[in-house]
Amino acid sequence: MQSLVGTEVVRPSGRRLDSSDVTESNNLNPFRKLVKARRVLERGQTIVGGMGLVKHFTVLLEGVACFSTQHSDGGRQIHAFYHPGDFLGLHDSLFPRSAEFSEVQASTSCSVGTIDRDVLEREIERQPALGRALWRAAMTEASIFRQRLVVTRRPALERVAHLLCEQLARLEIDEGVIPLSQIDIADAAGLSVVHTNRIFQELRQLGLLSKQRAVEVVDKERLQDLAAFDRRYLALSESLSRWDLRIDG
Amino acid sequence: MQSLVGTEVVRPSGRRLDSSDVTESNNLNPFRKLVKARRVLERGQTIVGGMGLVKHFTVLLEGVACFSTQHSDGGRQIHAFYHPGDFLGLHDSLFPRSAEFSEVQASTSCSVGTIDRDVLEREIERQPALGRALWRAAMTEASIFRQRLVVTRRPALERVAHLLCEQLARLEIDEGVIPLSQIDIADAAGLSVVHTNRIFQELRQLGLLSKQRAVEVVDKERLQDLAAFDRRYLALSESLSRWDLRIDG
DNA sequence: CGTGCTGTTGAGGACGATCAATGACGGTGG
DNA sequence: CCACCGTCATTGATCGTCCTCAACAGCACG
Repeated sequence: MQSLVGTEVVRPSGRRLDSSDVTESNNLNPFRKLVKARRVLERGQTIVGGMGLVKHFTVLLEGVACFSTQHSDGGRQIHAFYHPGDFLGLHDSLFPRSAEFSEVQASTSCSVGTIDRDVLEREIERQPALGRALWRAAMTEASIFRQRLVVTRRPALERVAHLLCEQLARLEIDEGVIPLSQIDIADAAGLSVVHTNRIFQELRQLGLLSKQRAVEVVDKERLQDLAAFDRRYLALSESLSRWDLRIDG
Repeated sequence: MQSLVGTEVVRPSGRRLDSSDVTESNNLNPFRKLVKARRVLERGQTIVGGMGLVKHFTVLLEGVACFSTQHSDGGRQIHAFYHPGDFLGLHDSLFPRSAEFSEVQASTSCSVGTIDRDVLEREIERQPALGRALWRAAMTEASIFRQRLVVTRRPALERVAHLLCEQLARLEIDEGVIPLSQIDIADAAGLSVVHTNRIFQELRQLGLLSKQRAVEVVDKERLQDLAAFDRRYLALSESLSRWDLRIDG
């Protein structure tokens, strides 16, 4: 894979990895040539803040980012994680809402690219499939939201397990290190960091995670059983995308 | 308002109301002439079950319906309530996923109409604005999901208050009876019925709800304060009026 | 008048939050 | 190379919200 940026990317575990470590999603390819500016951000930095219509879209090239809103009590709620190839803040770009303070921030060091809105629109006109891909991405996001609603009712152990399964699925790996901190997992699962930690110990005791400091899945099968994970909600049928819609706003 | 069906609709409170009691949403109009069959259903009945691509869409004409999934433990999770003018199961129609068992069921007695899929698609071809309106509706649904994710982290009192605010907004009323049972509210808020009941008593004590058996809001302002409710996420007024929805055929 | 659904009340218990402190690890600067 | 520092992980103790079980009351309808 061709390196998109020259900078190293650092995992939260502290080990370094260069861009060749990151699996580039196929869906990134159609957009890559449209990417204009590139930026590198450190963990914690805001990538897309505020909301509303913007004149460009942002695509994640390397690393992991998260879509979060700040609670009034200071807590952070993570709605979804993004991986290379994902559009960042797509949902809000298409459908601005200014309820709470929401933002996309870097969970690991990441590099992002931007695509001008009008460039993208022109390209979509030439290649309707691009537009479909965008819509599909937005709806996948919605599907993830809804799934989280279901999972949130379940006890913490299954909740965390499900979250990990989702990450495995989206990273397209069968086992190995998930480049997230327990803090991120906690904020995404809606649990305190302390309790999340105890859940992790339980998962390790069950032989589903390694004893390493990093979040490392060793037994994907049993993890999925525990979480009652059904990856189908991530893969949306293309059926209805036949209603090509222009991104007009 | 012209009555669409001849049958009476019964509120859960037991009081009868005919269709003239129900405010028909404006957004129903563009689709109305496409409606073919009409059905009347009682509380608890399944309106749209299972999932996948169907050959027709269902529109709610009267009453309140809810979009729910069944939990393995028997519990029910309500994702959203539908009101007259809403498409039922739109999200799943457009993007079939077969994770858990999801369905749309009647929360009160309702009447629904159906629109043939190919009729709708033809009409959309003639009036692209209709298609945009549909997408918009699907995204509003997604926005409601996401908002619920945020609200779910808050304590039960605010959670229930927020839910009530949302219903007021969607019913487009400033106060009065919300045609839902405490059971429905509980399943939507993710709380036990018992605890929900105690929350209701608290809300009544605070003077936000009436002491009636029915769910009746008396002080919308303070309720919204308590819930930190910001209706913008519903994208109500703008959403559909922003596109020209008129059909001149 | 029963029958059924919804709402109400009480008691006990579990899950997870919070507070507080310590340990582990890598990065940084002397 | 070592000492310091920040972030993340871990542990113990306590507390509160909310769940569960169980029973009963109110209301609508047959």
